[in-house]
Amino acid sequence: MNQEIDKNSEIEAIRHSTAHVMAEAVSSIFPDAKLGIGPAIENGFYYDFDLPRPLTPDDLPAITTKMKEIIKANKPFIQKNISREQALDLFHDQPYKLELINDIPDETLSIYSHGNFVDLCRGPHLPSTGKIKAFKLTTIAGAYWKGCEHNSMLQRIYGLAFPSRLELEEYVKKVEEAAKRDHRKLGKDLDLYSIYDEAGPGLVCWHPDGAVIRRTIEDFWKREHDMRRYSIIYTPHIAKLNMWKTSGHWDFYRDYLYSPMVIDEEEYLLKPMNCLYHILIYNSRKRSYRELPLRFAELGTVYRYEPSGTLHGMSRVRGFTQDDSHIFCRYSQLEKETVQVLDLAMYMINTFGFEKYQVKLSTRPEKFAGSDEMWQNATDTLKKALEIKNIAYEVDPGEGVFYGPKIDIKFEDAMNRAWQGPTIQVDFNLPQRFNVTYTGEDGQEHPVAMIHRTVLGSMERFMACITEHYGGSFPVWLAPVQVQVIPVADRHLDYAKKIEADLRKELLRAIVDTSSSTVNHKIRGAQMKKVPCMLILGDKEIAAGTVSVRWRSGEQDNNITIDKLLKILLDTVSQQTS
RNA sequence: GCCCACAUAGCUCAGUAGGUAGAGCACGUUCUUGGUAAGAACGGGGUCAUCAGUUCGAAUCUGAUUGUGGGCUCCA
Repeated sequence: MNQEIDKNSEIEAIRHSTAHVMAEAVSSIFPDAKLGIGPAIENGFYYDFDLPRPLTPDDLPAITTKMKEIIKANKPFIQKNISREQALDLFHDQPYKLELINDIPDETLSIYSHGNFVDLCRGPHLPSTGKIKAFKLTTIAGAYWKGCEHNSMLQRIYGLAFPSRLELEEYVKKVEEAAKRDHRKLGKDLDLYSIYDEAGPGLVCWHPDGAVIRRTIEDFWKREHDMRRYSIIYTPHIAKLNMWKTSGHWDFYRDYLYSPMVIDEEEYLLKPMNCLYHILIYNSRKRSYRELPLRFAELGTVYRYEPSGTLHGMSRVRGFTQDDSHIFCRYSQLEKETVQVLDLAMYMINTFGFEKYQVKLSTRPEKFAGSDEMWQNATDTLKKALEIKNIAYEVDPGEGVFYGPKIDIKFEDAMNRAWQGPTIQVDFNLPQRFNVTYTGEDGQEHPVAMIHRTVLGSMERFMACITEHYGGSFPVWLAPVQVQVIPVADRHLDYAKKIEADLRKELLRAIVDTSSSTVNHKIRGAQMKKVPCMLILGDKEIAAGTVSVRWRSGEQDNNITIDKLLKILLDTVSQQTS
């Protein structure tokens, strides 16, 4: 354990030291460079600079060369403690460093130098620059000073740094592997979806094969919700602006809303959320405590304005369909409902093969709706629910939304990248604004407890996620084409079509390759489309009345009967396995 | 939205001293009827993102716009 900590801090020192070396290299090329900060990060480091001209990728080789010289010179890193005045004097022409110094309360400040280069720094560092064994500058990017969009934009250079060349190469390979799984690339290769310049950025069109996957997920989702006594509803895409003024969305989320449209002299808004319609349905008549909890669920399509720079394939878009639900219950039922939502959430993400996840409980922020007591009770209830489900979680203090505490679940995909998954939010605000109540045993109206929750997030983002998670090799139950039927020659077409029909009768997605190419070529085509099951049918199979199977993995099951194949496939589909 | 880069055929990409576009794959036709990851020939297909400008002449140079990518910020 201690060794692990030592190793981590050593790697951190390597990365941080490399950042200093890069800062010296950049300073020597641009004597007027103003330095921002340069920390170690996962896999490497970055350093922010204010430079007289924009950097281009062509600048990186020169910086790299300079860095190699500095490393070769093997300059020792020397730490010194200096007084505040000395520091202010030392960095008098480095405005960003001065700002940092002024942010530090201590009277004694730590600096590190190697050769003539000095930086304000807590350390630790390597003994000398020569200890840096493997680094690679990767990208240049803009970054706001202190990460605040109102500050000036600095130029950031990102780099990788590892203890050895081998580890660096391994990491580079891993990044290449991730690029192969990028849902934008696979989305094109597998013909799953597209976004059109003509139509607008962030607006996704689902192609037939992508739509099959989505529909399969939706069917699964609906079945699960039916079983768990949710009521699935449908609501319109626009509603009067006034409704969003009442809810507070118009004030709080204006930046994310599209401009209102005028219909019959009345302003309407494209809906950014489904909750208000769900409240309308709840409020359509008086509700008794006897019918609670009411769980309204909808695959609801919403539209939000997202800044152009944040759009990303299918995972960050402007129109998307949430797997949304609003649960209306009594406060005494909150715990049980939360437990049930957690149960559903865990079941769904496990079904898609996600095993690792992190759970966060976000508590009251500075600005909030409701009372202290409501927050305290609801937060405790969420905690209790997590404990009942035996789910490890971290508390994220002050990170709750203004209207209530929430649970966020992030899960890791096959490449160990985290995706935002299920969220469960308690809402104190909307029930109050829309007077959402129920009649209790006492005949009095009581405020309802309202939970917003999604499990998959949005169909678009979830599709991006599973595409990358499976690397495009979707498990049989999700695969757009489950079986590619490959006749060896034209005379085997009739048999191939009969087999296709047998599979279709069982709702298996089978397609005959009727092209006149060779068997090899047909197999290659199916392999590239990542079709899980290929049937090769020729004279032998017709004579025996069987099929020969080539699985996507390359494994073979020759000469099996159609009944046996059906059983294998239908079992795989119903078990939702690969 | 901000910083930087990029934008050529459906896809992946060539095309630098500015002289009206090319490959592979895919697609179509024909030949081939093949046994587990590319059979062959021929063919169709591009106002080189859009709009201006410089020039006798622009895919190529300049500017603007749109879109995309990597970041920042943000987020389902």
